Amino acid sequence: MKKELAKTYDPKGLEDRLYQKWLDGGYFHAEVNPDKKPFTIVMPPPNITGQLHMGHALDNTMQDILIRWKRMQGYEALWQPGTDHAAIATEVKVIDHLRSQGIEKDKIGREEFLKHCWAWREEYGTRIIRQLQKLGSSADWDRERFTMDEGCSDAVLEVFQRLYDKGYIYKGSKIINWCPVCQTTISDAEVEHEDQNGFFWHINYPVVGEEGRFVEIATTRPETMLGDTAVAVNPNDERYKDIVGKMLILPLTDRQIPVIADEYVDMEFGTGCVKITPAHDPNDFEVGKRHKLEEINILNDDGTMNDLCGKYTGMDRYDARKQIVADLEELGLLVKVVPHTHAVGTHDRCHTTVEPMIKQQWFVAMEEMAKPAIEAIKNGELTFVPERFDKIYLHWLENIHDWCISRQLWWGHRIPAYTCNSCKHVLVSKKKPEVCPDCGGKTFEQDPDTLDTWFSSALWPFSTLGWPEKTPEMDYFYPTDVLVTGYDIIFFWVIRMVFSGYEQTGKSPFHHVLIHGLVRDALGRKMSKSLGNGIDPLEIIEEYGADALRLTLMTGNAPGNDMRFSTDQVVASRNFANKIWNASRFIMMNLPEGEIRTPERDELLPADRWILSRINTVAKEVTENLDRYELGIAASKIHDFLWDEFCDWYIEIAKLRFTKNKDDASANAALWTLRTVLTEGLKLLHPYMPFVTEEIYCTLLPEEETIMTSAWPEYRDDWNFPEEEAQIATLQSLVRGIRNLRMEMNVPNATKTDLFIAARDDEAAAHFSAMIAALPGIERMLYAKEITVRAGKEGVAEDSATVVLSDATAYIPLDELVDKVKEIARLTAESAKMDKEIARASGMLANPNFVNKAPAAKVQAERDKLEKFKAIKQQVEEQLARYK
RNA sequence: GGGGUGUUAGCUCAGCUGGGAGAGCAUCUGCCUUACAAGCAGGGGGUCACAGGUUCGAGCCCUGUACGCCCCACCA
Repeated sequence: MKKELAKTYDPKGLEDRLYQKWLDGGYFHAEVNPDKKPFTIVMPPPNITGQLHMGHALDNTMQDILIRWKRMQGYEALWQPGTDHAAIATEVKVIDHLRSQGIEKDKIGREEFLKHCWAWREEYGTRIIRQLQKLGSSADWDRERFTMDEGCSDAVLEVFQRLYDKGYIYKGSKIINWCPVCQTTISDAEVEHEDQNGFFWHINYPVVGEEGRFVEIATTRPETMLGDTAVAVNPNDERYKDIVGKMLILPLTDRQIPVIADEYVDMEFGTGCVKITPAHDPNDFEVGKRHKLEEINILNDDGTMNDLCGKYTGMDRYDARKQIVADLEELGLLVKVVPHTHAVGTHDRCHTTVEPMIKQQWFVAMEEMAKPAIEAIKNGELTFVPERFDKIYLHWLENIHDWCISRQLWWGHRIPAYTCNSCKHVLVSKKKPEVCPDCGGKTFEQDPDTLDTWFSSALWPFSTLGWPEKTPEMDYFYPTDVLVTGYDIIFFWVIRMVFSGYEQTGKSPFHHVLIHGLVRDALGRKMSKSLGNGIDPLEIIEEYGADALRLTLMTGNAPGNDMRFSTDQVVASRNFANKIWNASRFIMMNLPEGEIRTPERDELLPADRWILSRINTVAKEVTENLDRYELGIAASKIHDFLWDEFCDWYIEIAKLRFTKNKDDASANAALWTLRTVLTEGLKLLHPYMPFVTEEIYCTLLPEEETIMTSAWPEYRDDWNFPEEEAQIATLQSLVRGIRNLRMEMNVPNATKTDLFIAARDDEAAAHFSAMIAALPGIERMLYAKEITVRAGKEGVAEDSATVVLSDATAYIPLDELVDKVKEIARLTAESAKMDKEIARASGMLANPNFVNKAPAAKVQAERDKLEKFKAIKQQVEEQLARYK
């Protein structure tokens, strides 16, 4: 029974239905299969707090295209999905949520709070997955994982233990980044530097015992002076040589601090005297270590001044700053205030100014682990697409600091470190220890902190495959093939996966990293909640379909570059889907009820051979493009082929052969070719537009279950027809020429004319005759009543318009419609154009350097062109002579 | 301060290893030609930011300049 497509293309109706069909069919599922080669992508796990945004849509579309393509190529293609617990992001959301119900985190306690977090995960963890499914993502949902599920948590504990035993994880008191609002440490990667307009406050510190003598320091943060433990000058600074070693009175306190000499001080900058606050500045911390200075913490965790701050105790850091400046001014110690912009570190999540503080935290030593990750790029085991991201990656790794991994949060993997209650010995262990090896104590207190959320995502490529267990999946699917992600996440995630992969598995977790840019709004702005300029992918899908959204995201932008999103493009993509829909509908309307006979090779007419040859080439090129991750180029090639060549030319030519008679060999060949090329074209398009292609494919070939598992088109020698490609190119020139003429002369479509083709010689005449004969019904496309082909111009009507081809001139007798003056002008212009072309080509060929140095093929191509232009020129001139 | 990247048609952007400038949208003209007006046919529109250099040949490679954006960074 012949199936039919709905009359109009309506993505809304079919996408959900087809997605369910795919789920039911288990097509997304991958299994260890020794008979096939594996191809693996791990999905960057979206946060359980997340809502699908354009970034997800782009990222997942790219992965889905690669996975669908490889699956069709016969790989066992695993797209490993899952979600991320997103420690701080989720904790903040849950806190807000609870607060709206009048519940405070601290009041309910850790266990109760975690229950709420898990409830949150239950409620929202699947939301983002459902949204990814709307996009058509063919991930193996049977294998969906969560960074805090049992297996992933085990991997986290295992890695922690291993790194601790190796000495790579250590607890230490160092200066870290503290977010006073989130009340937790954050890693260097989470600090964003923002240029802020501030001031340079110049302050006089009196020299002890020298009445009236001061040292003038300049600071952007006067409030930190309460924690000063020295003032530093450069040892080579002549201005201050005599003062090094002397003591200063620290204003507003009862302390005295020394003047020290340290190379760190830049003589050119500020006054050349720097106040040193080891507890609140990373540089000062280092200086302090060198000079064994006291570290005085002056801040509480919430950013207020602590009880060492005298009258300022309890004040917010910024209020204290104002008050201190006012007090200094009153004391006459404020020299001047100079406007100054400087970079301020802020927390990337809440944009609070980060406070450097000294705290006991857990760190991962990075130096050794960075080495193989650096080497991986240099020896090509790991490559970025585009390559330029190598530099960003290397620069970060080569300047890496130890990674602060402990967070003062509750939602996350709790640090597996246990302190013996009797002897205070610290044990690191995956399970709570039972007996203290030192003192035999039996009670332990687990470290209250949790791990940076990226600690678990760093293990994602192998923890999801069952590591640390030895699973068949690990053997088969790991290392994964390609990681797809945005450039904004290289530091957070990509780097950490790579060094974790090398450290734990001895291998890079993936071979390639395909980097994409940000999706911006139509004005080029970053889409953000606060700006309210975000475009919701789900709304776009609702209105135009996921296929249209996917194609839009894949076209018109280069790898790694940001793109602007505009609905105009989506409309264009939707129109393309519609075009394919209608073309398919037309083809199906004309297909016979029964089987189509596969035509013998010699039954294929030039047009059939041409389009087969073309799709053959396109399939080859598209595959090459995909191999190089050039998804956008591949997309436009498929688009252009299907629309401009298949629809606009082949269908038009082919339909002339079966409009009257569907039973002859020519009609059969046309219909077979239509169906064949459409089928292959749908396959090429399928990774980009999975839904519309599936619907058409299964309607066209009712015995087929799905296009998803059909074979990807491969280049085949028996579909290579260069001669027919040239023939159809000639036909296209002729048709275009005639259309132009008629347009210029306002000839109505209904007016048919005779057409004389005056070939250059007998050979060319024979060639044209054969071509016309092999294009049954072509006269309709040429608006011709009758077509005459002969060598030479004998018998051609005087009042004819002409289309000049390289080895023939087509004459269209239009009688009174022909305006000779206009025709002469047109031909004169054509002649002049040819003169230019001839001059260019012959100029090149006259250049011995070109002829000798350029590749032979290029030289030959120029010669061919020159010959062609000369032929056209000659015929144009002949025609002009006839008119005159 | 260092690095990256962009400047191509009115707009948004492609242009894969250097070999006669492209797409979509917009615009203009003519078409409801029974698959498609979400369409068909045709047209106009670009000294590829600027200045040098390499090359037989440069939008593409090199150097510099201007403007824009991004990332990194311990001049307080």
